[in-house]
Amino acid sequence: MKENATRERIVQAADKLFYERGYEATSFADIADAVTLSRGNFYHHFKTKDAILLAVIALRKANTAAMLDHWAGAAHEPAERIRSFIRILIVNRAQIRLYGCPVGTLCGELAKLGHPAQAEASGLFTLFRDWLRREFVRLGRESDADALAMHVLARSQGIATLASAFHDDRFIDQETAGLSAWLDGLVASQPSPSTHS
Amino acid sequence: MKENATRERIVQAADKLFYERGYEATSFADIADAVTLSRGNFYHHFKTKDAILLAVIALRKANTAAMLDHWAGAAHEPAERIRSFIRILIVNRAQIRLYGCPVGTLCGELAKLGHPAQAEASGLFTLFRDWLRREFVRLGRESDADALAMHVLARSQGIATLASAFHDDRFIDQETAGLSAWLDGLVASQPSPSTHS
DNA sequence: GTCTATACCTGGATAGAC
DNA sequence: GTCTATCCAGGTATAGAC
Repeated sequence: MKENATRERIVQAADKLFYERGYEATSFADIADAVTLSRGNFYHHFKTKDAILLAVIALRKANTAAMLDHWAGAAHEPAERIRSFIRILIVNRAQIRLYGCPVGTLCGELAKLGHPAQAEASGLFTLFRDWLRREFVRLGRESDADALAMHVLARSQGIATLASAFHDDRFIDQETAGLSAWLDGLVASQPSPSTHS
Repeated sequence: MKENATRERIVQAADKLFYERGYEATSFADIADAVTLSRGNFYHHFKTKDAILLAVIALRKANTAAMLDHWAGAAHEPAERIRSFIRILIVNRAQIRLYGCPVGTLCGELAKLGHPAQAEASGLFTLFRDWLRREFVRLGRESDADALAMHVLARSQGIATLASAFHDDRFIDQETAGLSAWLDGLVASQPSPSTHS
């Protein structure tokens, strides 16, 4: 049990550091320091750095799935659920301003490294994509639900990238408002959205 | 003169490597190998890695300015010029699919590293932003020209990020079409666009 | 202006005592 | 399960011969 607790502390510290500094720029020593653990002991829990990365991605997937479930529980209407997604940009604006989107920046870094965990990381996007697609289907957009989901994902990624590049979080409010308005227009144009879950 | 030629070859090789592998992941040895130069000789041209980064950013700025001038020369109508910007996503789709946008990914990496050249790098975005803003002003959108410029930039960044994460360039065609349609709608809603340059 | 050689450091990873 | 000590590869940077 104690073993699991230490392992979890390592993964959480790595999650934070990978987000704030990037995967490659984070050393074993950095993570070990963050959880006040010796470098040697570290290898008792994780053999390689790649193993830590996979554990971090798994943690993020679990957290993401829980968040999506929470949103679905908090709102029944598909448009309101999609708005929950858009709102994460605002809720996390302080972090995004500094480090961008955790998913987008990780995927970008792994792509350049040619890292084998690329597919695992983009699976994080897939969680959001599939969830959004389902809500667009419920909105009555069966035919283009996936394209709409990707559109929302892309817009949010662009917002995060520019907010970080310009260190400007007022821009986040501006653009999320535009994205919300786009969604309103979409809903208004739908004659009779299906409301069954 | 020979000195300048070697220097330029170094900067061009670094430009390519920083894009494809990232700044931190690219070593002096990588760049030296690419231009078949000894490591020692390398320092005759650049004292530090940061100096190379600044030279690469300066090169990109010059190339960007030349490209923007070219677009302005090739089309007079503001909407057509803005479409030239949107088209780079399609023209460079093979690269974007693999490595994302050179500007967005560099800014993202430098932000996480807390690198002093962050402002220099985001200046690349500013070149596009100011150029687009001017074209939106010419379209008659003085009041929100900057917001529109940032909107176009954000959309294109999102497209690049997701195309890279999913290694999907069909998505680029899909989303750029949507962005072009948005621009068409904007132009159509303008009663009398100013056409003086 | 170009090379070789090398100093110095950091980071990933292992061995083995406690 | 935790620690210290250590190895080795690779990266930045310098010195100095040619």
